[in-house]
Amino acid sequence: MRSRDPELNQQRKAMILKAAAACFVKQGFHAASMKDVCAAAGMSPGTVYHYVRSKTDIIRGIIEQEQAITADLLRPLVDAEDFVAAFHAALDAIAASITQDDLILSAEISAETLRQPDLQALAAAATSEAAHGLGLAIERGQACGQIDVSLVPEQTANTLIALIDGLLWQATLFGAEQMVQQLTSAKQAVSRMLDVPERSR
Amino acid sequence: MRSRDPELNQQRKAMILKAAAACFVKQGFHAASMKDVCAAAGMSPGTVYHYVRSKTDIIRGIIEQEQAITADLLRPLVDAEDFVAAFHAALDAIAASITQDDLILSAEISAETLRQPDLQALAAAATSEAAHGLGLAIERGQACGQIDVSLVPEQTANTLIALIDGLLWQATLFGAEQMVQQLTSAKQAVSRMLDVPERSR
DNA sequence: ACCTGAACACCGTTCAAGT
DNA sequence: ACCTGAACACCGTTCAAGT
Repeated sequence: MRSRDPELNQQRKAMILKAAAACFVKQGFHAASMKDVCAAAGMSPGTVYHYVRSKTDIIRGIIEQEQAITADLLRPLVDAEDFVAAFHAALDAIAASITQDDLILSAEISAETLRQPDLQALAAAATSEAAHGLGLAIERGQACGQIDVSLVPEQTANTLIALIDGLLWQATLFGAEQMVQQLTSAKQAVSRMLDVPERSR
Repeated sequence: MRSRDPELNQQRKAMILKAAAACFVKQGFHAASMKDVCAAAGMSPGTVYHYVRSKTDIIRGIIEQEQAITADLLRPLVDAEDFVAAFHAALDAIAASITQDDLILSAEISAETLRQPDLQALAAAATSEAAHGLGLAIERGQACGQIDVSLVPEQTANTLIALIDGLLWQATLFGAEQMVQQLTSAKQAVSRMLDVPERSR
């Protein structure tokens, strides 16, 4: 496991993750065999297992990659001047950047998350962190008089995250295109949820 | 497959579904082997395959059972006098009746749904139907002057369903207990989303 | 028809052997 | 260290054989 050539190690592992992600999208996590992953990565089983502990370890690597992307999407919200507008923009950014393959892969990962306690802890921690960040942003919005002060920041953040997760699941079921249409209603919902009564006119 | 004794057939199949559900909750759909399911059902592999076409066919049976339960939960909404109050009550009912095992099982099923096109069609149809029913209920609420008329009924219904699905996923991640706490915020969100401005004050 | 359990093709992972 | 591929234990499903 310890490598003498850390660069090669990292490079090979990235190749394996990429090949595996493609296989998982095409066939699903369990239907894709390690033989398939090995073939896609152009390595023998032994070589793959030299860089990766197990099939689950591959999922762990992909989760870590996805978390970085999610963090990037949420970052602008934390120090936005106008939280609601920034949140609308984030929804648009998600809808614009997400592909059907991404949706399938992350659903596949969510499912596997349930089975591996350490993966579940990883996912729960990521969600908690996101909720905490969003909560801070909501507090700021309240301080600015933009968000209704009767809302509990962290719980409201969780509600918003639940909404996003649910929309993504619907996009997975019905296809990524329908999300664009659904977004109008979702944005309206977010505005009405958060805005102070005077502003909501 | 054709049975000479339909009653026995149905009884045995129900036994298999129940035993399988328990195994899937304990170990996950893919980690639970048919050998495990056979042992839990007290039958030999050949016998199980006499009543069930495949491992996936078991999932199909469980989905059909779950859809009946969901329909029961939504029914009161369609002809409720006060939609928002009825929706709050439905959220409470879901939170009260759901167990950690239910959550795990339905997440397990959702994941498998992605892999089998016919299962996905089944799930999509069920969601569409629920959205349609909710949409009608929202239209009625609008006609009564209880729900803001600027909301598009069916899209709003989809948004509400997305919110519920997201909350259930969070409950799966963080445990069923946290949902009770989260519910306060979720209900508040629903009220603010739907209520006409005069009422929301 | 209903049931059994051995048998088949295939899976994730390991490990002796090479370089 | 890095890589190979045969080998191991196990999987979902089938099927000849019993009743």
